[in-house]
This record gives sequence, structure tokens and C-alpha cells, in this order.
Amino acid sequence: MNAGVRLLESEGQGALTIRAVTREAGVSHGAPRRYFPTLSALAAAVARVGLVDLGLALNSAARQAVSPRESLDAMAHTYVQFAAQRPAMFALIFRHDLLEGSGENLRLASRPVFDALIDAVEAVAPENPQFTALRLWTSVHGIAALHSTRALEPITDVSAVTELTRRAVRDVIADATERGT
Amino acid sequence: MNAGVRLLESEGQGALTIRAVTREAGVSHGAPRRYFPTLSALAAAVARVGLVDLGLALNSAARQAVSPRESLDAMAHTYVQFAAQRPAMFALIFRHDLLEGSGENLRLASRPVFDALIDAVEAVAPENPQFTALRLWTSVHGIAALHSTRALEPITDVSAVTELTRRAVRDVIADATERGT
DNA sequence: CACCGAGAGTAGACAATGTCTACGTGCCGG
DNA sequence: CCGGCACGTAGACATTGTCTACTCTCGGTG
Repeated sequence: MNAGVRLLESEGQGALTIRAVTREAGVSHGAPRRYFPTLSALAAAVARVGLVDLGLALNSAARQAVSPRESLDAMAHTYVQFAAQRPAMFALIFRHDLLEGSGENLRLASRPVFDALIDAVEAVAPENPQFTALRLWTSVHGIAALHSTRALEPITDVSAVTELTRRAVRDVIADATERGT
Repeated sequence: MNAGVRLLESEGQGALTIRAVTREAGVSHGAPRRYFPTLSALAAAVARVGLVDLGLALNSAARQAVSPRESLDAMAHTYVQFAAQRPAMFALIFRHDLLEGSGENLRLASRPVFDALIDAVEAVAPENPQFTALRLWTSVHGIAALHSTRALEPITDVSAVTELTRRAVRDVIADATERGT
């Protein structure tokens, strides 16, 4: 398991193979079979670890902020930073087939993270916090996803990504509060 | 090539293998080697086709709109719809390793699409259109990416995605114009 | 007209991988 | 003591990406 995370982060998404993981862990290639019957299951388990990491990072960032409003900013920047620093893990978490296959587990693991976001949003914009949280998540996720694949590189630089994130949060919150009032 | 696109769309991302494509095309497994020396190269070529398709769809949507403002809305909805209807292709286009490997070609192919967006934005919010276009793209991309992987399903339904898209465009444009004035 | 050379496809080989199956092996409860 | 059982091992097999040697087939040149 830890071997899987290590491999994914050091060698990239394509290096996450059963046999490489078992080699790294020093066991035979059939060992994980009882726990993870298939490669998808193993990948989903690694993705779960990443999801927990992301949740912890978001929580930690939110707690260090002095106001709910700053919590949202901190969470957004942490999300983008996570995607930029661990692109393989970020991509794995949102991989299409994993969400379909053993999606239940991944969805359940992501639920508390999203709930924490809803709570933080509610403290700032009480009107329909779930929808506002969705708007925040999708906006920031777009920045994170495109930045993590370096798709933005030929167009802009890193500092603009920070500004992009800040503005995204500001706008969604601004719109939500002024409509709520 | 066409065989590659067919396979990707019908069987999913994992089915895009050299040998499956050559079987589909009725040639031997070594045939594509001269044009696409590696699997990544073949995948990048398929992704290029998808990128062209996306560009055409966006252009067509923009042209059918009666005003620049409606063009932006139409492009956004088309983008989200493309991701939802062809999730494997959408994911392939933005795949991490492809952008790194033969990224030059993919980046060059995506450039005119983004330039068209900048033009459309400029007609609505002349102030710093590139930054506004970036904000639009990232916001809508987040919705498209999460929706295409069905990550939003347990939280919301399809109609909310449309509303999400509409609001995202409205807000970015509203903010850009009121700041520009 | 004969030839030959380059572009294009074929076929076999090889290592690596996912998955299946049969087989050890040590440990704990009765 | 010993029998089952959780856990790991090892071999096999089909499939895949990639490499290499080889055919084939025209179009231009002597």
C-alpha cells in the first residue's frame, strides 16, 4: 500500500503496476490478490489514501485560517497546490474508471471533505450553501486540473494561477452573498 | 486512426491499445509503427482528432448564437456536453503524460480554440480578455471534468449542471465587465 | 524493357504485465 | 497434538508494447 503510493508519486501513473508494487514491497507478485483482486482495486486503494491526504490538507488549511472567509481561500489554494505537487495522485483520484468501478468507496471517502466545504460556505453565505459549495469546487477544480497537467503553461505563469484561484473564490462568494442578501 | 477513435469511444480508455486498433483496422500489429512509433504517439494522434472535434463543436455553437454574450454561453454548454458525451476522449485530451510527451502538437492544436474564446470574450469584456478567458475556461472545465467522471452524481443531478454552467459564465462576465467599467 | 530502391506492411521474437490456479507454511483453537 | 485457515509463493497463460528481419509493390532510370 505505502509502496503503491511511493511508486505512483515517484514514477508516475503508468508505473502503478501490481508487479512493481510487489517488488517494491518485497513480496511475490500474487501476494496482494487476496486484498485487491484486480489492478483497479489496488489503484482505488491508493486513490483512497490520496483522498484522505487531500482531506487532511484541506482541513488543516481551513483550521489555520482566522475567519470562515479565509478558510475558503486557504482550502482553494491548498486544493490547487495539492494538484500541482502531486499530479499523478490528483489524476488518479478522479479517474473515470475508478469512480465507476469501486466508486462506492471513493465516493464515501470524499463525502466528508465536501461536507466540510459546505459547512465553511454556510458560515459565509448561508443561502443554499450546497449549490455555492458546488460552484466553488468546480471552479477551483478546473484551475487545479488544468494547472496540474501543465495545460496552462503556454498561456500563463504560476503567479497567475494564484490570482486565478483567489478571484474564483472571491467571485463565487460575492455573488452568493449579494444574492442572499 | 478512425479505428482508434472508434475503439476509444466504444470500449473506453483502456481499450486503446496498438493491437486492438490494428485488429480493428485489419492490418498487422506492426503496421502503425512507421507513423506512430509508440503507443503514446498513437494516443496523442487520437487526442488530436478529439481536440479538433471539440474545436469544431465550439465554433459551431458560437456561430449559431445571436450575440457575443450568447456565444460564450453556447460554448460553455457545448464544452460541458462534449465532456459528458465523450468522457474517454475528453479525459484523453487532457491526459498528463500526453501533454508532457508529444505536448507540442497538442498544445499547438488547442491554441486556435483558446484564441477563439479570447475573441469572443473581448467582444463582451474588452478589459484584459486573456485573463477573463482563462477564468471562463477553468471554471467551465472544472464543471465538465467532474461531470464527465460522474463525480457530481451523488451530490446533484444533471439539471443542476446546466444551471452551474450558466451561473459560472454569468459571474465571470459580470465581474469582468463591472470591473472594466 | 529490365532493374532496383524506397516506402509500406508482415511476422516472429522478447520482456513485462494482469490474472488464474495449485501449492506451501506457520499459527491458533479445540 | 493436529487440523483448518489466513497468508504468501510460484508457475502458467494470454495479452501487450516494442524491436528486428523479411517480403511486397510500384515508379523512375539505365
